[in-house]
Amino acid sequence: MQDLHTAQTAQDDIERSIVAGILSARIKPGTRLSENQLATVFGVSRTRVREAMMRLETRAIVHVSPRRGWFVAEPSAGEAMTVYAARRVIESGLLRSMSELTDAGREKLHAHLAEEKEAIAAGDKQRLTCLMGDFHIRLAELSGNGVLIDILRDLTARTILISLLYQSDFHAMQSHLGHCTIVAALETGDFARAAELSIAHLEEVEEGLDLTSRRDPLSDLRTSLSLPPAAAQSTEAAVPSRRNNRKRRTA
Amino acid sequence: MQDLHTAQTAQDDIERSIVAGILSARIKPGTRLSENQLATVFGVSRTRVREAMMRLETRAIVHVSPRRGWFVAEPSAGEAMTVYAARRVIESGLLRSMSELTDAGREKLHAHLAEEKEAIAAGDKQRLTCLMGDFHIRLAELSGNGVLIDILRDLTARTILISLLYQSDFHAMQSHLGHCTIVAALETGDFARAAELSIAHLEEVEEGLDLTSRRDPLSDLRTSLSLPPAAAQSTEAAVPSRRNNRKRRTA
DNA sequence: TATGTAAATCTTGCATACCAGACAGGAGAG
DNA sequence: CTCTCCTGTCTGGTATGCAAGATTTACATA
Repeated sequence: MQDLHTAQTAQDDIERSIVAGILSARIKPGTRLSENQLATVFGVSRTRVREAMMRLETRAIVHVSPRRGWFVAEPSAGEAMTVYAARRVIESGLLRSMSELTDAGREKLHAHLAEEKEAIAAGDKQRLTCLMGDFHIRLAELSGNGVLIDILRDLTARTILISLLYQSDFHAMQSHLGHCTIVAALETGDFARAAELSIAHLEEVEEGLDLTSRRDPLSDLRTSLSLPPAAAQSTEAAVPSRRNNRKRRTA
Repeated sequence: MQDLHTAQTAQDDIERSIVAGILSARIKPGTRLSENQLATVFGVSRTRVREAMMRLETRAIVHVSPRRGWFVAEPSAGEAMTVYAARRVIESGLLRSMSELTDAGREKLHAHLAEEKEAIAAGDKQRLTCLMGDFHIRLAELSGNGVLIDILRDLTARTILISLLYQSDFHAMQSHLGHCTIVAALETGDFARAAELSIAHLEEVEEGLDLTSRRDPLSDLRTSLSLPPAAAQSTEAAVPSRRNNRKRRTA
């Protein structure tokens, strides 16, 4: 919540800021989104914050626990699988439906792959999370279909939340290679193959998740205190207020 | 707006009622949705109506004209094409991704086709519009993927609005046959073929639209007065207040 | 020391009040 | 008779206020 009050907050900047924050992996799943705080930060009344939250809720990006607060979604394992399945359906359908790869499209894809490579070299994990999701938005943009782009953007946001929750180890290079093969198939004009590759890629990514074990609800606290799984320690630095120590309920 | 105040209006019944009204073709595109009227009808304050409208707006089912009012969406020709393209992508991807047709699924599809046949025999055009859209939701339900179901439900709602706007003549039997061939392909286990058929079917339906000529903005008034294209008459029954006579702006 | 209870403090939920823009209809001028 | 402008009335836009619920903390007690 620190650095998203940069813009001058026109109409629905609240909504966009939060989505942007999630897409860039700055906002973690389960983050509390206080109406009052957001209202203060964006210089509007709670009413408009509320409206933004409602809209985000219909996009399954945020959820409300009655009288408790708004929280960034924490997709369950079941939801995670559903989202990945949906993405496989849509992305493969998208690629298969393509009839040509324009020069501009090729250009953008290559530029993106270059960025990925760069981030891998730099080892910037947060940036990578963001880029790995962005790739699929780039694919959607190839179609030029605004409806599909919107849908995939939301699914990507949810995917990022899922990654942050369940991704034990981050096979960045593996994902990157997957993207490369998809682009390669597109360049040869073999869209059916690109579709198949995208399915395989998404399955691969999904398999990289640890959907069996529910995440430790206290893990963020533990990491804040910088201790691996147990034992106690004193200094807390990353916890600004006592409020963050709250146990979160998944219900 | 007459018969959607049946339910006892729990939390988001406003939203559901409107969507249901659209899915059943009772609510026409461009219908004005007054905050005050809805608030009265549902026995709540404008605040909650407003929230429902916001949610519907993010689903592209409703749109607001600043300081003028909320209206059921009237998709442009461009949007219409985009929506159909998106549906082709998603539905074909969905069918292609299937690995089996369960008995329960087969059962439901057949039941639906029977309903279609029945409605055709009865010549119930409104019911047909509803059923033609529902078929595709049934297909989505085969996947059991809640995310896809939601997406396709919204797209179907938009499709119905499009149909009401642009469908010059209603080739119900043609659509029905299309549905039958898709089901037949599914029954043989040839999901790739079903996918291709769904694309063809949707293209066929889209071609049945008249997307070139913008709909006459006065046509709803004319039909309300039950006169084909011109000349005047006196009694108006379906127009409760002068407000409804307003010319609507597409912007 | 551990535990149960109660009060305090936060949170959202909802309604209301007020503001400003847009349209319609009528009055007046040409 | 026609055109223009003005005003009344409706619309949504926004903020605020109050109420209800949940959680936490403090405190008393075993």
